[in-house]
Amino acid sequence: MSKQYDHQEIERRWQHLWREANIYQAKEEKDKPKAYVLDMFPYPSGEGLHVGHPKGYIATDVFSRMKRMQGHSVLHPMGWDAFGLPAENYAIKNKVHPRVAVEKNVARFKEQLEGIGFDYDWSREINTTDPEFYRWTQWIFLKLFERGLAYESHEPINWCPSCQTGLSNEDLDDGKCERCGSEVEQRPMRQWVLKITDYADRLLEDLSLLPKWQEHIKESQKNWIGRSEGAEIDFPILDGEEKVTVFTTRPDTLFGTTYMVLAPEHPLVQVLGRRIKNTAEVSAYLDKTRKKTEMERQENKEKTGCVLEGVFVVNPANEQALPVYIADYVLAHYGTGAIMAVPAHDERDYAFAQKFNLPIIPVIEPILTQTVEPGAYRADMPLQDGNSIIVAIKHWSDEKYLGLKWKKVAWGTLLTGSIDSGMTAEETLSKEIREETGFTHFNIVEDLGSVHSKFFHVPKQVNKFAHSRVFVVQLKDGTQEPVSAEEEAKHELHWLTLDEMQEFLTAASHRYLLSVLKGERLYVGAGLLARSGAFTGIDSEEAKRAITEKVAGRMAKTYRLKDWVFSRQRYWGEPIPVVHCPTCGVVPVPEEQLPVVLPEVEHYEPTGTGESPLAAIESWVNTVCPHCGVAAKRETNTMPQWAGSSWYYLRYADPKNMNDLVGRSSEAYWMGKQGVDLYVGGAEHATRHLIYARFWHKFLFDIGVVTTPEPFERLISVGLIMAEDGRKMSKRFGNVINPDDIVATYGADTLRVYEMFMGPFTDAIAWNTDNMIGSRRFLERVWRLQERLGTVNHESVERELHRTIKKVGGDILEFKFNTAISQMMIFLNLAEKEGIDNEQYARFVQLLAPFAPHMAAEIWHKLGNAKSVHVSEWPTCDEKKLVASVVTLGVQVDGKVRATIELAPDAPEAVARERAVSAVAKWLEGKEVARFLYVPSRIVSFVLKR
RNA sequence: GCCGGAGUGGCGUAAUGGUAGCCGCGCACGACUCAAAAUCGUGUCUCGUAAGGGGUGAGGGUUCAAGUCCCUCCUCCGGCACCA
Repeated sequence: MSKQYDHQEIERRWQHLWREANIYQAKEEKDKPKAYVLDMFPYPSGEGLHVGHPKGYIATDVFSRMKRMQGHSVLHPMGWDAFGLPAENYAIKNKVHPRVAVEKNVARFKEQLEGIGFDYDWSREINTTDPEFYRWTQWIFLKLFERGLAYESHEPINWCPSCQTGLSNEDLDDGKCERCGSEVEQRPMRQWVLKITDYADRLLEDLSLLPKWQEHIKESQKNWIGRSEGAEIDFPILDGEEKVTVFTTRPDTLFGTTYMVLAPEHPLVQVLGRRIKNTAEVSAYLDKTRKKTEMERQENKEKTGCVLEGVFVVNPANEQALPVYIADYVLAHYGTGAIMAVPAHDERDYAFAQKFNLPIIPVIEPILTQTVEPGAYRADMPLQDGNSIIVAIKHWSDEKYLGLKWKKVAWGTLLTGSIDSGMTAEETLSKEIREETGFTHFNIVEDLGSVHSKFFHVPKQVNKFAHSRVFVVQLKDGTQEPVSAEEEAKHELHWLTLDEMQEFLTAASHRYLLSVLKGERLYVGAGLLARSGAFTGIDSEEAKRAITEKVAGRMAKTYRLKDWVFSRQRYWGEPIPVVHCPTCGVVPVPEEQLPVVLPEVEHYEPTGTGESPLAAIESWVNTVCPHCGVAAKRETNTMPQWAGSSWYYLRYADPKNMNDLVGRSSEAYWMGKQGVDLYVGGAEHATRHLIYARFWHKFLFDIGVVTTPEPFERLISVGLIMAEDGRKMSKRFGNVINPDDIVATYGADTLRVYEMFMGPFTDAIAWNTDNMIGSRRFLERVWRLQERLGTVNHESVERELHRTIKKVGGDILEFKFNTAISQMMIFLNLAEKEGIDNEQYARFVQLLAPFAPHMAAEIWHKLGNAKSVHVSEWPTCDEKKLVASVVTLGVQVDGKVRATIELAPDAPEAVARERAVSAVAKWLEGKEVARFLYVPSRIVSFVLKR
């Protein structure tokens, strides 16, 4: 009789044995395929782990354990990301040195992780704050500097007044400091910046090399990089030497430019100083915008601005002089900080033009495509061009328009008609109104230009590209002549208000006209050019390049992504390895002098002066120039938290190498052709860590350190575990569940199985201790099965076991752990019912081993195996054994399942039909079968004649 | 506003276009027990006594057959957003 399942004893013992036997050590075995399985290494905070943290680690653990059993050489390492603000702020608050705090927190994290039974190779443990590690972080910086990719800048940057340091754009959350929530200020200061924008195109385009990344992560990165393609166009200043360059994505609308706007910070505003006549007004506006924070500018979208009196620019397309405004809806740090305003085709310019009473000149005639039936445009059919008119006929006294309801097709339209050759639009209009409506007294009150529409003309059965002149006509009175019978048969007439029209009109082009009738003169889509000189009539897409060339502009790209502000005015980070020499300027520290070790200090609180606390340590700051030998000062800024994590995964491949960041052969072995095989972590890193790491990796690729274009072949983000109350787990809410308590009470194996069984891995799901007990019960039943092992190998059990082998193996690869466990439960249910022999049990325990490694090790051992289950060979599935001798399938009559029958999986159709007919005889009685379908092992279906 | 993802029992969820609700939780009843817990068994979408009907966010469509494919719309989650 086996003992009761004592998880504490079993787990403690096996964790000890694993450590002793060193079974998880990663080895470069050339004859085996490698599997580099990586977790995003944790930031060891003072709070310790909660049950949400290990979820991703458990998943990689399950994955790596299976890979090992399947004969892979596995690298599954762990380490600590321990530089940066959180650790430093924690240290300041608790009045301990950051180094001491980090040591303590790491010890605590490691103890917690060890209790969960992970297969980490601790001999490869790394820590970003270890000088032997960060010498290479500094080395990468030197290489970046050498290539001109690290530079000093004095531009205004985000400054957090509470953390007292500059921050990168990536460190902001909604315009606030991501760490402490303080409103950030723009502050000019000396800083180090990395030229990530040089890599923007590759970072964007190489996303296509990552088919195994989740779509939403790639989308986030695309949005973050925010490339937009357009043109730069120069506008000379009237009677001046200067010119203003604008960036626009719509050079095709150049002829519609009616004014220009400069960002208030645009340098030209100062340059033009003397020529501006309304100086007082302008400086008042500049003052006002300067006081607004970035947040206020974003929140308050009401347009403000101020004209620069006496300053005009010349539109290079048509030589027209245009007024120049400054307005804060134009941002200094995007594009060129200046825009050509085309109010007819840009929402913001439109709003500004309305407010400041500026002209609106439409130069794009919309092309509208009918997408819904009836009359949806058929992309596969030839298009027939035609000229026509569309007329909105206004009632002589009511605020109503005439709608035509078509009789042969479900269309609601305004009055339309083709323009026959030799006729003008106006003549056609008169003719059509008389013929189709009978009204005789009317005036044309407005000419709304043209629209172009692609649709399928149902009555005529042709795919049309209609070019329509659009008019508004008002009837003088209701005088009406009779309409011909032929016309009468086509449609009926309805007087409708604009709101009723909204419901009534079915044609896309007519619905668009409704907004025009309501006074909206804004169109932002594509179309054909109008009022554009030689370009009139061509397609807007085509016109972009043509117009840009004509005015000697340049096709250009702009990015939302900014260069990476890389210096922090704080103590706890990697010192930036350069020296400031009075004669040589900025001199990099020679490689052989690395690492530049962070000195011990008494006071490491931030100074707030834009200098880091390092500046106060004279013995450290004062040095000699490596170049000329005169007295010089060290750089006192440190690197941001994200530095170490941008390359750490490479160090695991060769953590003890004293000569290189990573040795060539180790890099080649572990990174292989596609990099890290599997990378798992939080989705919150989509736009920071994962962009930075890809950037550094590409740089290291360029200088020959790594051989893969991308670092991570497959990326999966963990779904959060919420607290039982559905909120985020947080000390603040007092709803944190500590894994130590779960491990002590229910066992690490239960925690592991439950976290994998909760639901789909990438979904956010609330913790539920009741549900977890189901996982504990499952393990207890597996445990008790030891006592009930028989000698008979049942066919049904064997078949289910093979199914389970297949399902578990496949599901682990696809990260569908919940269904893998579900299948093991199904197998267990059957095994308990039918009975199971030793050998079947052993194979089942192997499948369980990645999920519940301690219990599996114990049972495997008790079954008499000397070698650990975790280095045993993964069971194989025999496809032939998956097939059952009979299958149950449903019998449908007219789509409804009326009975089920049992059949051999390969039963011939005649047999199936005979069996099915008798099963559903009741439903077939007196009916004739129109169609019979039989899909073996799936369905039998009768379709009755009616 | 643009882009991405998702809506299924009381709950977490499952379903290569082929018997919707597998597996688990909870609940009900039963067995064991003096009793309870634990364990085991049976049941558990919904209306209906039943036969049968309805049912996967809403409405349409394709199909012999739709949770799954297509169209329109609603709701929720995530990214970007005065980005020219």
